[in-house]
Amino acid sequence: MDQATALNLFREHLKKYIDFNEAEWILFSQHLSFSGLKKKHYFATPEKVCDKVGFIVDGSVRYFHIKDGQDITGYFSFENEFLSSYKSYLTSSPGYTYIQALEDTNLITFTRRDMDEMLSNPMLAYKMERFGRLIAEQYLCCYEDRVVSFITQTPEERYLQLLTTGREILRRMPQHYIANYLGITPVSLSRIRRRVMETVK
Amino acid sequence: MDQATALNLFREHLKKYIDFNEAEWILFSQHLSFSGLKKKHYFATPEKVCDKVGFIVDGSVRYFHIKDGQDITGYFSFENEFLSSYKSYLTSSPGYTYIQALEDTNLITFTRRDMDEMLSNPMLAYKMERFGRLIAEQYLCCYEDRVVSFITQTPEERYLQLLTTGREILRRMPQHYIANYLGITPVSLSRIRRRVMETVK
DNA sequence: TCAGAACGTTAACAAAAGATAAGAAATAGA
DNA sequence: TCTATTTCTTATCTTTTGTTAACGTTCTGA
Repeated sequence: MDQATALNLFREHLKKYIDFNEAEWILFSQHLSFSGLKKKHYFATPEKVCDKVGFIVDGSVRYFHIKDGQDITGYFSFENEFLSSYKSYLTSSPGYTYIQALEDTNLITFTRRDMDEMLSNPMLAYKMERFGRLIAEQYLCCYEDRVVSFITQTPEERYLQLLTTGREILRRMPQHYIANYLGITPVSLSRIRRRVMETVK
Repeated sequence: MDQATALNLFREHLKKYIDFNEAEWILFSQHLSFSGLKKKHYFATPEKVCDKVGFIVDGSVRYFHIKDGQDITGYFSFENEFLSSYKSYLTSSPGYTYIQALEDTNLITFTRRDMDEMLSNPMLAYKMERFGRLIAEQYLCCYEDRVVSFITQTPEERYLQLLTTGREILRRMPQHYIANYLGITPVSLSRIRRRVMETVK
């Protein structure tokens, strides 16, 4: 995957949100970087502020936290999705999230500084505000669903829902990561799976 | 509380996000409505699309869901906070959230249609995009914290954290609502409280 | 003011989840 | 290919939560 291809993929994806004209795209793309992240390397760690947002051209990452020495997976991102320790990025304060490549991953990134510059540039400001709004709103919807599921559903129900809506996660992620994502331990998920299997029989 | 006072409070609050000049404020405020919501009345119900966003000038509301005939509280909003069944508003699709006034509440509201008109009005578009972005980003941060707490903390730990960060909720909300908010049953919260009390002794 | 509703605690029991450990199977990497 | 690691399951035991019901208290609305 070369940089030009990656940029084209990114530009294509952005059409869902924003329609840049040529002049705008040139300005915008000057602030973009193309970078690779080797498997098991980190996009963000809690020690420092996450000062950038990435777009996954190719590959996948997981978000996790460390609690009492234990690694707890909270989320995943795949191709054609953005990634960031979002709160850390927005507030410019250290987060509590590790973001790690699960395979060799190619990214388009821009820093908070880039974004601030674009937001201050009259040629881009309007579209970047809109871009930021639409991205934030989209993630807000995901988060809303997730919070509601923790409040109204049992772990088993969350797993059953994942079976219908989470194909990508189920297909590509090891089960103990999925367990954490559902808010339970791997052992517990294994039991739930057996219960579900026996019910289906 | 009269309309002029409410509008001034709202304008004051908005300064945290946006600085409107006089002309802009006149245009913007034309799209605002002032309304009262009597205790126990609904701001939103799942049967229909939530087509508006409100700002609480005075009062409080709770968000809840109904599952198997049971009412499960998911969130609260107080004075100087926005309220909406956000995903329903953003996607113009029916939600699964009831929003109910816990006391007589005064609101400033604007509809999705109002917002769309403002976003299409060149005189306001830029500031409204920015406004929408900043609001969405702020709520995103809250949601991120909430999701992380469900994944990394036990119910007891979530309660202990609420003791330090959730004064307003603890002071004003009945305990069975708080229990749902923490993802557990009222009976379980009562037990946790006893455990915590005995540990402190 | 007064009856009914809402609220918080407790008890008893069932169901589920956490912790730990062991073992089998799959996978990765040298 | 072969070994070490990761992954998943299962078992056992402990802890926690859910469920239901009862009881006293506090609120609330007519």
